[in-house]
Amino acid sequence: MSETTRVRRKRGSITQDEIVTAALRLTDREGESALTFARLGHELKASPTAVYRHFANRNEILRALANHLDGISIDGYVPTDDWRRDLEDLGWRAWRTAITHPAAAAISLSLVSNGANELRAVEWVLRAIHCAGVSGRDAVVQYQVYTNLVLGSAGAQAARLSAADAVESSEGWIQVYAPKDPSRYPHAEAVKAELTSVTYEEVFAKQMQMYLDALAMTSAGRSEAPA
Amino acid sequence: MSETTRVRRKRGSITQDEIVTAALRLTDREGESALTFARLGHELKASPTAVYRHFANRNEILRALANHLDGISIDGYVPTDDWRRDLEDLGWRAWRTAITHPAAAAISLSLVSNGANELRAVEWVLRAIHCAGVSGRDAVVQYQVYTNLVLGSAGAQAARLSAADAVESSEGWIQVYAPKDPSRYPHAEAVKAELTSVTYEEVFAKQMQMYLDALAMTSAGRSEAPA
DNA sequence: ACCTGAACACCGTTCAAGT
DNA sequence: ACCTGAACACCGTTCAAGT
Repeated sequence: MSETTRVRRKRGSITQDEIVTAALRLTDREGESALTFARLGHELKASPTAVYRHFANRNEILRALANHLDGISIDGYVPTDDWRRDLEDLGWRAWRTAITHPAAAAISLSLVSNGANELRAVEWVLRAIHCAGVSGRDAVVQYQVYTNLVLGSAGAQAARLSAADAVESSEGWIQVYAPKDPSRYPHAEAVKAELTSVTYEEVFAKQMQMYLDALAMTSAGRSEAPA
Repeated sequence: MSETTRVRRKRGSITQDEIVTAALRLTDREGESALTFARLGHELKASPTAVYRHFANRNEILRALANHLDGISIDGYVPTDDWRRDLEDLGWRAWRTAITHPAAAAISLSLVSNGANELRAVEWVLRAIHCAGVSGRDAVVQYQVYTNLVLGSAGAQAARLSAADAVESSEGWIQVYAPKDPSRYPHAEAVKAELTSVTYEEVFAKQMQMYLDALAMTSAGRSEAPA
């Protein structure tokens, strides 16, 4: 923490890419709440307001961050002939990105970025669905179902991890709705013991398999057999 | 807009319930960003800081709001012998609440409220899953899958509607991806025409049916036949 | 015991002024 | 053309003072 000799940054020295990279570094290190113009400016060694030359507002930064995460997810992905493997692969890529960058994913994953990487991912999902023998209107519906599933699960997991990083969980305050009467909730009670042994990753795996099974049924008889 | 004669509110005249109700009114009327202490205080005809006597912080208000929405969803629900009908019913109840109160749902639905209504909903979902012939560890996993699906879809829809209320852009359906090089995205291009004819409600319906089919398969042979 | 007003340390955003 | 500093209208939260 030495005193920094603040130099004026040359014009054109700040790019959208540099800002997004700084935003990811910031959120990875210090969580969701660290993504402010002030701290972004400090991270870039520039004035907070300089960012406004490159993004219209905070939401545009979030959308660019979403697209950046999409890029991390699909980096190195190559489509194959096996639609089932492809959809599973793409899903786990999103999951891994979400748990690697939970804070960034939590604040940006639910946004439609309209970015190039998102478009690429959309294309690949539609390709896999086409390979599964679903086309036209049904393909659009299946694309949406798949996206809901993957982004919903990965986003929820990111939110959980990000929240766990951030809060100390406020004890000492009135737990208004305590489980006062466990006998009224027999099924919840019966299953209580198993709760700790189930992981969200396992749930995601199961959810993915159920979806892929159902999709295979939808296109039953038409799906091309793997070589 | 006459000048109000501000009277000091009597002690004990503000309750958690009144605050949550005011919060819902506020977000329904003016969107997500309206949920501030200042406007909450104004809505309650009280000082903004009075709310702190009843909630530790803003997040606790959001959790109470989530529980309130849970209450709206399950109001009047009665479990039946038909697990499939029950899970479908509970899912659509959540969906309807989300589209009726999009702003409130968008900011609170992803939170675990730990409230009484949430606990009741959990119990009923577990009950239905039990009726479907799934128990123990598998029941916990299936509960999570179902919750992921319903809250993910309803929450995403709420966020879309809430954002659409706030900004002017975005037509009914999928955002137009910058079509700079359509030939590189043949599957997206091929399916473009169908986009406008598919609604998110239809996607949710499909997703629900796929899940229920898959769950029925999981418990195949063991499910009790409806009378 | 509960409600209020002033104060604090932040926010996103705007804009005239620098270089 | 791009970066900066000051200013504006807000935030959530704290706390001593009222009743």
